[in-house]
Amino acid sequence: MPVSPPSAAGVAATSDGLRTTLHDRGQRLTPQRQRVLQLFERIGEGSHLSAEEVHQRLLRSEERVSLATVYRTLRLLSSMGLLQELELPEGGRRFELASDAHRDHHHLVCVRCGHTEEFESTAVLQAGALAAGSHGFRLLECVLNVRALCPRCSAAEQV
Amino acid sequence: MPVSPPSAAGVAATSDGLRTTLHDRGQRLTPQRQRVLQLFERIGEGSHLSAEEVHQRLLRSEERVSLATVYRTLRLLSSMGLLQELELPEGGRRFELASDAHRDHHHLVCVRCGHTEEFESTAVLQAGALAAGSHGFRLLECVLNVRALCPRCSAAEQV
DNA sequence: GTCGATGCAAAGGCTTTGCACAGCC
DNA sequence: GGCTGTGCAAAGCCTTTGCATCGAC
Repeated sequence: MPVSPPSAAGVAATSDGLRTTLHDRGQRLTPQRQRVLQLFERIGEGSHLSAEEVHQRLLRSEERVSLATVYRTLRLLSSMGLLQELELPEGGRRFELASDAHRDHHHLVCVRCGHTEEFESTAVLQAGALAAGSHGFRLLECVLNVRALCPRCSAAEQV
Repeated sequence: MPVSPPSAAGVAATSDGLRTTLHDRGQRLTPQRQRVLQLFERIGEGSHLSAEEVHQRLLRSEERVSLATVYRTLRLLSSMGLLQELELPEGGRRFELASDAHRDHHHLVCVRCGHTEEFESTAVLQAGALAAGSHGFRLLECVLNVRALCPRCSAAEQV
């Protein structure tokens, strides 16, 4: 079974929970860290942002955070399990809100235009758990990336 | 060293096949391109190399290819379907020999030490095909990444 | 001989880091 | 008040690109 960081997301997402979680690590709750996390909460679970996009969006909402701090914060929140990094090489490193519902999500990516659909599949999770178990690994996360052509690009490819 | 199976990769992997495939695209067979592809054939299917590693290995075997050309060649061979890029964010971009046996392979990665096991699962492939079909996508490839802790690192984490 | 490919070095993204200052606890 | 975090700018990867030359066909 997956090692459930005991609903780290749900707990720490509140300012108090985040503060506590940080203090346990000898770290501090700063406005910048709150802004980054709140941005991800605001846009919802399915959205994938790059560091640059986080920076831009915070600028637009007049919550300036330097790009360096955005990078530092993304790394921090990921290491705390509040955010998770996507595994799509197309388009660079991206982050999304980690939640139990999205811990084991799957992506259907168009390799031509980059359009992404998300889906879930218990069959995949079972297969992942099985593989981990049979090698003695402790499962953390299970991500299926289906590389494909979306309907529009599929039509355009017909040569 | 393993003999290539009769597949798309297997055909083009021979010098003649590669030459023909290149000529169809108005491109040329050069010693550099042969060296890169032969390196991947030499090390076998399961091995993942970064551009820098390809460059270093070719240097060691006295088959000098400039790093820029290594990058260009990796991109070319990938676009031809002879190599494929891995999707593991840990450790940067890596390439491996593409073959039918490995087209839809899955990785079990230890997030702590980087140790990787490969496995296959028809259940995963079916789930991927199902997801692609239900969204009208044309499936290209299906890669499951299971992030986990290997037995050794799992034990070490208990501390 | 042509035109694509190579090597080199320089430029380009993206990400991290050193340092002085700010501000959380 | 001490010590962590921030902002800025500089430095560091990794990768791509411009250009003169080379060489496959």
